[in-house]
Amino acid sequence: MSMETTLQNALQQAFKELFNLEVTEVELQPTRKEFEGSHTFVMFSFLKAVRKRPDELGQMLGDYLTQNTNVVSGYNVANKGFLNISIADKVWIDTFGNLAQNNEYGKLPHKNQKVMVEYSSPNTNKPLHLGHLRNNFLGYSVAQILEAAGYDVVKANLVNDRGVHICKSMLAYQKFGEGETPESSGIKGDHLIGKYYVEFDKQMKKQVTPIIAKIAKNEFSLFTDEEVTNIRNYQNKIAKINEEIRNEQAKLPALKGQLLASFDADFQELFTNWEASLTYSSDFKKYIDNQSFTKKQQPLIKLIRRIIKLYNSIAKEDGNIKQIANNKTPLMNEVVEMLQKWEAKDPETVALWQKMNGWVYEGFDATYKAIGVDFDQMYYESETYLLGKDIIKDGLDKDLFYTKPDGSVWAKLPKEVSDNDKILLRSNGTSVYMTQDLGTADKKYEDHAISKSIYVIGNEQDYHCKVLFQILKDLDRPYADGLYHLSYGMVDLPTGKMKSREGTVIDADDLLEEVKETARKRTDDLGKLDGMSDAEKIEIYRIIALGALKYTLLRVDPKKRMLFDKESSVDFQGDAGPFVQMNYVRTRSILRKAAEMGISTNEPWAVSDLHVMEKELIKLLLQYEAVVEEAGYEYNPSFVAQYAYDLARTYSQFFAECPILKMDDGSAASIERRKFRIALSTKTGELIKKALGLLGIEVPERM
RNA sequence: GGUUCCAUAGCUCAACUGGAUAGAGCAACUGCCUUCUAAGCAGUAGGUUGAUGGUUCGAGUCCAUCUGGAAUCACCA
Repeated sequence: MSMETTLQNALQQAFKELFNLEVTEVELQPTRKEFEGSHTFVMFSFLKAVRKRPDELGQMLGDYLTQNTNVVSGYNVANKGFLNISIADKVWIDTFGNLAQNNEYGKLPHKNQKVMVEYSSPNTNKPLHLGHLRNNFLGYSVAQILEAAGYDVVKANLVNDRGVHICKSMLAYQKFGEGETPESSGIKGDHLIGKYYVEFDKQMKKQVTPIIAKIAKNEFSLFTDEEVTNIRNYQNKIAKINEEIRNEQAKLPALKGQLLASFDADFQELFTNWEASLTYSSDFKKYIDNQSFTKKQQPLIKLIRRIIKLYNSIAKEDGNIKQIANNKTPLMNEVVEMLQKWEAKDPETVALWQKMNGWVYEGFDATYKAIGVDFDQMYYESETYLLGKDIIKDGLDKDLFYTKPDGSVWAKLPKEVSDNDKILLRSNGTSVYMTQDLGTADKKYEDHAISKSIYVIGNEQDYHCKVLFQILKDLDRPYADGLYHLSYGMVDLPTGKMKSREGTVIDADDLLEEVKETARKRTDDLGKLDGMSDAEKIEIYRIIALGALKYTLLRVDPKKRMLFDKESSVDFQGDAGPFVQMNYVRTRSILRKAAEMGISTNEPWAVSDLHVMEKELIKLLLQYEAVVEEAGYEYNPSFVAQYAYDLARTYSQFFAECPILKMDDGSAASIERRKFRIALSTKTGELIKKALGLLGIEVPERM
């Protein structure tokens, strides 16, 4: 029985014997550092029931624990309600003794449940970027954690290898590629395809300009009636916004005259530039966001913000119009044609598609290998996009779906989920993304009989997943209750959101190379790898670089959006991957040195008291399984990252304060202490390695 | 406009689900390498948890309103 359950049971017993009170749940929390003790029982909620003052109840419970258990060595009552309990050193030592011999520690009992983690799920029209890295690291880590928590895990990847976006790259390649290949160009396959995707966008922009000009002149001959109404709607919105802008701008001169002088020179310059052009200015906006202002200055700031926001809204509406115009370009027509050919299995189109996808897969495989993630099951949308049509019939039979007069099929959705029903079959009989996902969900279950299915998808698809899960639930799918959307936040850059069109995307391959280079420089500066072969060194740079990168992306709560600054985010110091790795390396170094000195590293010890840092270490070591369980339950690797860091930091303090090998002063006690500390180091190293392993981070033997 | 999420130290993030004096790292400043790896250790400084009310023994956490930010709401994928 663990210390914790011993205490909990004893406390329940105490309430029963002393007050005849049945207490169902006793929660203990770690004692804060500034107080004596390790476990704290919060008594507030029980004070009324037993009609005691905190110090009285504390004393009664404390005495009871001391007398009726053999683990408690003392207690104190603090801040009128906190009972801090101290555990005897001997108990800590014995518990660690058991732990040290348990090689299975950290592997939780088998749960006999199969769970699928779908992650990565890339498009085959451009290379992986920073956002994908967060996804991949998260998915892989969650899979490792669930496995440690006792599940059977299937790692799945659903590749989006068909559709309009793929045809864009294909068409551009066909037109401008001149037979270029990854071999002939020396460009990695996925990057080569990405190049043509960008090229398509460029060419289409050229074609769309005259169409936009026509719209501006109210020439609508190209468009259907419906499109014209939509465009008119957008134009009306823009007109309204413009009017608002005029209203707001009218207030500008007065405020400016009153307040501008109170701002610093930088601001005044930016303001003047902005006022002269009066458009959306991301520079100015960023400056304002990062600056603090006095209460007096706020009115002007608020007005500026308002105007900038309005310009931003115009840009959005403009984008909508552009979207419609895009579809009228000759290039887009060709794309649609190509997609139809592909769906009709036209040999030439399919051959091109296969060739280009092949290049992308080679590229992806290289990246996956480089970042250390893998999959047990690949799904391809080209094979799954027709799935889900059987479900339509099922839904119609169950009266969950209905058909509109034009032939389109819709799913009814409850008000809590969505105000609108969801279309599943277009009036022309083709299916949409949702239909396909429904079918794929069935397929996953048929293939693997999974009881849980985790979708690692960005939070911009919250709505999509909510609707998907609701429909599956309504359809009474047996796996419906096990569906979970692991919704993670976007990765922001200091310059704002990543946008491929503005060239602000951080490419995964490039980033990895840069981090490796940083790792190389730092490592070489420290000079600890002198005398190793180049191959050995490169391997260590790789491990450190990936450790740094994965740790920065995983230490943050997945649900939250996070900021990634290339210059400063990938830390090597402090709360960072390499710091944790370094402490593993220290434990290994201790063992190596011990062997050199001819000291056996695997012997029983006899110590009877503990140094503070020894006790802190043992406390942490005992928490590992609970952390795995919790991280698995919440699908949250950041708990593991936090734990790994705590363990490393505690070891680092222990390492600085407590001599290990130098312990020996010839006395028997010192030799026992040395054996004990070596065992502590060994176990700590083991658990650091395991914890980092759950994050997909490797450890070097030296660094 | 509707819905959902977010706001904590100069910066990046925590806070065991309502508990004690809100904690780490980075950046700044002070010490510590002739002894087990200094990518380190010890210390100083840094906070009206966006604002205002409320709920109670107790609120960063729950509720209401406001301010600011993000995502989403397609016969796109």
